[in-house]
Amino acid sequence: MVSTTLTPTTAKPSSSSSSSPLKVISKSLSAVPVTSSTSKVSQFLDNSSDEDEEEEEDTIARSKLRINGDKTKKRKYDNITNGHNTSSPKKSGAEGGSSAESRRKEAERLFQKRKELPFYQGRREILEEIMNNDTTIILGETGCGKSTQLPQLLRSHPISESHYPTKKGPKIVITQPRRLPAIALANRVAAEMGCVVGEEVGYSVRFEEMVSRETGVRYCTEGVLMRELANPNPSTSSSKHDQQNLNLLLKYDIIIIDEAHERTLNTDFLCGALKKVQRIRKDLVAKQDAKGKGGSATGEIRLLKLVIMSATLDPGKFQRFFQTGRDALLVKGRMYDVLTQHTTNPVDDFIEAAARQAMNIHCNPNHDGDVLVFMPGSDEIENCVELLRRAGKQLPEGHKQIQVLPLYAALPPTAQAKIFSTPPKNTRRVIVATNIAETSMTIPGVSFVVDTGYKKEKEYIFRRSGSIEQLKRKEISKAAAWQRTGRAGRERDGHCYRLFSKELFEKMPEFDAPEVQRCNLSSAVLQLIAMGQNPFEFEYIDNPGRDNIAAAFQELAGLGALSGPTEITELGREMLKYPLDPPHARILIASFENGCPNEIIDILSIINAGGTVFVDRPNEREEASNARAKFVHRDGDHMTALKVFRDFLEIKHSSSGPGLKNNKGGQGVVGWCKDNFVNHKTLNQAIKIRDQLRELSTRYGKDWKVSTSSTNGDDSSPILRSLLMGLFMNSAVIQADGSYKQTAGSLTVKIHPSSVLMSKKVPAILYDELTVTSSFYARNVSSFEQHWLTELPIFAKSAKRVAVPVGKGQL
DNA sequence: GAGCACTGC
Repeated sequence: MVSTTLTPTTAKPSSSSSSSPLKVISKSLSAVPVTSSTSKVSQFLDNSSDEDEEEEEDTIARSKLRINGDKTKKRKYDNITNGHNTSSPKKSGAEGGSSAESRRKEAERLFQKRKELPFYQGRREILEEIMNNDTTIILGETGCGKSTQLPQLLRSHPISESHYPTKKGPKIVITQPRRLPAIALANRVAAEMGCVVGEEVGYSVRFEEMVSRETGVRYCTEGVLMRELANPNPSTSSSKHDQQNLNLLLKYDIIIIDEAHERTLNTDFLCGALKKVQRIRKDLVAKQDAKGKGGSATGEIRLLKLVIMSATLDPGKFQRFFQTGRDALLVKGRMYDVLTQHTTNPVDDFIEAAARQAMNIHCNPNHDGDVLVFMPGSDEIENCVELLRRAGKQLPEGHKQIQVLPLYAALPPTAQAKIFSTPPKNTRRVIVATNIAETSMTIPGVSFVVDTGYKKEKEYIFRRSGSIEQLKRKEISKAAAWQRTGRAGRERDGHCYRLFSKELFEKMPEFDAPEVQRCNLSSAVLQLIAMGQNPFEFEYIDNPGRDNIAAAFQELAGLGALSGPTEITELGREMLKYPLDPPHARILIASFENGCPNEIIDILSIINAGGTVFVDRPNEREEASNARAKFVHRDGDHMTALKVFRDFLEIKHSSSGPGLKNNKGGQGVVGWCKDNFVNHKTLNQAIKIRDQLRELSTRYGKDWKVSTSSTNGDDSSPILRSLLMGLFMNSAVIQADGSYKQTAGSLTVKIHPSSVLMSKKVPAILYDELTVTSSFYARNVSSFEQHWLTELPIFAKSAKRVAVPVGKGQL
C-alpha cells in the first residue's frame, strides 16, 4: 500500500488571527498554586482571599492547535458533557452515599479540582464584568469549566452577592442545545455544591424535570426556555407583558446561553427574544424607580442579565448583535497540542484513504492512543469498517491488534455503547463515526483523528407547493474541521490527519451556515408571533432571508394558524400547546374533532420518534419483507405503523407482568422486535412522546381516549382525514398513466419503495416528506379519497386566501 | 424498486 503523503502545517483556528478585540483572562495552569483543602462547604464558595492569584493579561499564540495545555503533566478530568458517564438523576440523590455528610465530603474533594479550572481562576474579573454590564460575552475554550463554574460563582461569590443582596441570591437559568449535557451538568454541579439535584441545582428537559422552589440554578435545553417564552404556563404567567404578549421571565435574574456558537434555531431565536425581554424589563424598572422616587431595584420587576457563552469563534457577531461595545472575555481552556497535517494532493477515494491512514497510524510503534475517523454517513462508515477489519486480520501475529467500531445515531444503543467499553489488551480502537462524534458524543482515549472533510446535511428547497428535502454530502467548514481536530487533544497531545489539501482547507467556509438559514422556520415563526413579535422585523443575528420566513408564513396560514402578519388565531394558539411541528399539531387537533385522538397520538408519536419503524439487516431482506407483511394495512404506512406499535405494546405488556419489572419481560419484547424486524429504539421513544401528548391533552381538557375503533369498527377514514388536515400540502393524485401529480404543485412524484403502497394504485396519496434523489419520492405515504380535498377549508374558500405579508424594509 | 447527517419541544 502506498501511503498518503501528508505535510505538517502551521495552520491555526481563525479566531487567533481574528481582529476582534479579546480580553484574555486566566493564566497558565502550571503557575497556579494548589492550596490545601478547606474543611467547610461554605468555604468552597470562595471569599476574597484570592488576591495573591490575581489574573494576568495574556495573549493567544497558537502555532498548532494549542490551547493552554500543560504538556508536562497528564491531567484527566471528569467528563461532564457525556451522559453515558452520569448516573441517572433519580439515583444520584437516592443511593450511593446520599447523606448530607457524604455529599459534603464529595463536594470538598471536587473543590480541589474546581480550583484548578481556568474559569475558576479568572472568576473575579468575569464576575465584575457581568455585574457591571447587562450583557456579557464569554468565549470559553474547551475544558475551561465555564458551564459548571459560572452558575455557582454567580450564586455565591461575594462580588455577585453584593449585587444581589437578598439572601436567596440571583435566580439563574443556563441553556444547553442538547438534553444529556443539561442533565449531566446539573448532576455535576449539584455534586460540586454538595446538594441533591432538584434542590439548589436542577434541570428541565423534555420528559424529565428535577426542580423545586429552592432551585437557584436551572439547567435546561434551549427548546424548554423557548417554549416558556412562547407558551407560558398559565399558572405562572403573571409575568406576561401586556402589549408584547411576551413572557418576561421575571423569575430569573440571569440567563446564560451556553454553546451559543452552535447557532441552533433556538440559540438564534432565544438571543433575539431575550434581548427584547431585557430591554422591556429595563424600561419597566426605570418607570418603577421613577414612581418609587429613586428607590433601588427592590420592586417587583428586576433587571435581566444575559451571558452568552461560546467557543472561541467569531465573537464579533455576538458583540455586534448585543452591542456590548466591550471586549468579549476569553477564558483559556485545557487542551493538549494537536499536530495537524493535510494531504499534498486531493484524495480520490476518501473511504480507502481514511482506512489506509488509520492503518498507518496503527502500524507506527510510537503511536499510542485510539483513532477516530470522521465520515459523512452510515454507508461510508460501514464500507470503511469493512476495509479496516479486513486489514486488521492481516496484521502479523503478536502485533498490536485493532478493534474497529462504527458510530452513528441510527445504530442500536448496544452497538453505540461499545464506544465506552474498554478494549481488549494490546488492542487499538479505531472508531469510524459521523459528526455525532463532533459534539454529541465524546469518545474516551482518542489521540488520532482522521478527517475526510465531509458531512451530510439535509437541504430544504422551499416551494409554495410544499418543501422538498435532499440529503447531501457536503464539505465541512473550517470551524468544523477545528472541532474535529480538537477531538484528538482531550487527554494528551494528539495528531490530526486531514484527507484534504491545505489549499482546499483555505477555501472552506469559515463557519457552517446557522440553522435559521437552512431549516423550516414554521414552528419558530409561530412561536414568535405568539410572543407578539413580527418575524419580518425581528432582530436576527443572521437574517434567515425573506423567502424562508415567507415560506413559514404560507405554511402557517394554510394551516389556519394565522389571521394576519402578527396575528395568531385561536387554532394557532391551540397548536402551540403541543410539542409538535405545526402540521402535526394541526393533525392532532383535527383528531379531537374526528373522534380518533387515541390513534392519531400513537401515529404522531411514531413519526416524531426520530427513527424508522422497521429495521434492515444485511442479507435478510426476504425474511424482513415476510415479517413485515403481517403488519401491512391497505391504507398505507401510517396505519401500518399504528398496527406495529399496537402489537409492540401488547407484547411489552404481556411479557412484563403488571407492576413487575423483570428483565425477562424486557427481553421478550426485544426478541419480538428482532424476529419482526421492528425498531425497538423508535417505538420506545414513541411511548415517551405518546405519554407526553396524552398528558398534555388531558391538561387542556381533551379526552385522548376517544378512538374510532370504539365507534366505527375498522373505519380508518377519520384517521386519514385528520392526517390530511395537516398534510394537505403533501398530497398527490393519480394520473391516467399511473403516476402521481402534486395537488399543490406540479411535480410528478413517486411512492418511495420503502412504502407499503409502492406498486399499489390508489386514487390519492398524502405523505410526510418529499425527498429528491433519482426521482421525487414521497415517503411515509397513506391513501385517501380524492373528494376529501374539496372539503378542506383551504380549498373550499380559496378566494379568501390569507395573504403572505410583505415585510417592511429590513429584508 | 431506493438508500437515511444531527438535534429539540
